[in-house]
Amino acid sequence: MSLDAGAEETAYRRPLNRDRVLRAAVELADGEGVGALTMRRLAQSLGVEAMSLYHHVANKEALLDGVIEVVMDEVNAAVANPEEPAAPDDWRAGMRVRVLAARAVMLRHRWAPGVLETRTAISPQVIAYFDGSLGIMIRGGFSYDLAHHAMHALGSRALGFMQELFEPDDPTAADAQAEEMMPQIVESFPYVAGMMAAAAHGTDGQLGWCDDQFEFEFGLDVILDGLERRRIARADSPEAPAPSVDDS
Amino acid sequence: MSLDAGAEETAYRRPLNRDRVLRAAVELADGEGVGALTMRRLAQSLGVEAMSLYHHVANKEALLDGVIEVVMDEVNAAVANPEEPAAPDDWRAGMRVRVLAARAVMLRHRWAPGVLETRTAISPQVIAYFDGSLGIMIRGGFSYDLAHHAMHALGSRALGFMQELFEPDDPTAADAQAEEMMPQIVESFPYVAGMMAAAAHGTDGQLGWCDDQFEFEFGLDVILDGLERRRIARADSPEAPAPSVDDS
DNA sequence: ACCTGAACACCGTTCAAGT
DNA sequence: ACCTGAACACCGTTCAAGT
Repeated sequence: MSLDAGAEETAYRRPLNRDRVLRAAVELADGEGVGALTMRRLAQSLGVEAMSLYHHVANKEALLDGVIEVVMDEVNAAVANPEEPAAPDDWRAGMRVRVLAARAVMLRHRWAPGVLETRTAISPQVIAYFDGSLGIMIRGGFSYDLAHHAMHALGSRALGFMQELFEPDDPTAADAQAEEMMPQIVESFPYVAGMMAAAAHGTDGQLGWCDDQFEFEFGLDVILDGLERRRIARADSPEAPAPSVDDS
Repeated sequence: MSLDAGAEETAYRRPLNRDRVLRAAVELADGEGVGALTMRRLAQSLGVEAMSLYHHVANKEALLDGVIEVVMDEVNAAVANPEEPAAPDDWRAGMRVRVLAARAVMLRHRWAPGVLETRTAISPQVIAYFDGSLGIMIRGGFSYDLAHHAMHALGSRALGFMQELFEPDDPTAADAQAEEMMPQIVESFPYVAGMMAAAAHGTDGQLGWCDDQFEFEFGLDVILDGLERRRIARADSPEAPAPSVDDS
């Protein structure tokens, strides 16, 4: 009602900056999904016009680069102090806790992997993360060449996620679809039918039997084992410590 | 000029159907990228109005489901007759040729993996592909349980692709970016710097040293090896043939 | 320096209307 | 049964204008 009323909406408001924009963007994506992360809706959540955002990020792509920066900062903080640190020469245990710590962050921002995979430029935060992973392997007796291949072999798993094919957004709808397809599966796809029958023991018999965390760790261990065999086979790092091949 | 002139544009034109729509969509994505695959532009390429498409596909999502069907038909045709068939009990060789055949198709449709990963429902074509993969493993001595885990461990690699983090659309721009970051990398990220230095031998010293095909096969073999060890370790399939552990 | 309103060139999609 | 035109509710972004 007074002159101050209008001022409260502008002068009293904290000024916008890149950091506030990015934090609001992460919050919006966490709360309402990446689909809701539009310039207009983000501006709205900040009580500002869409065009104001362009003073702090160059465009939508730069905004997405920025939210990945925020998430990767979180990942790097999480892996800096693992709950159970591994022995310095036990590269497998070191990689395992590192990857699973990164995974925990990604599970808090389930939209992040999808955005990360659309990034076209590599950020310092991601390089920092990779540097830590490489360090674990090099100190564990890898050649730089093998460590390089190892990072490719791990792929996005190195960052704690795996793009699952056909991740149903509605599990019950997916179950219904599986139910509907069952006759065709039994008739035409014997191995899939057999696998589903075998997997149904102890579960409710529906398709949604996969334990994502178990499958992630299984795949991770398969790769780490395969890499360990190659590390030993090559032995192109003379000062490498004696390998400890006990499965954890 | 005559009455027939107008007729040529409508009556003489082959009628639209789902198949023609999907084929045109694949062609458009191949030629101009998925970004160009909009209802309006697809209609234009068919000489028709955008709204006409809705008589043959329910909506954009159904269109994307459809183009994946087309691509997966191609994959299934490619893996049906591999160039060098493996011995029936050599599951590793069988999976290897299968995956690499699928990969050849994906390389012809580089946009397909990205679309595939956004699908929410699983199609019969994909089930058919997985059934073939499972068959190779089951006949090779896998339990259904292990075969299930194996498919998860392979992930999208089972279909011949791997979502690389930071796939530069413009390699020379990526090199320029790497060049620019080099001082910071050398100062702050010793292992990345070491890896780049080691990798620069024999190459032009730029970042773009990765041989995608080599890295794909390396990662694939790492996983297949790790799976073979688990197949032997479990040995929960009594009639399993004697394992052949020679590295190919 | 920072923010705004109107406008532009795109999307996917609905609806009533044509043949 | 199949196709169309106009319209609606969204996008990201440009530009000239405000303070």
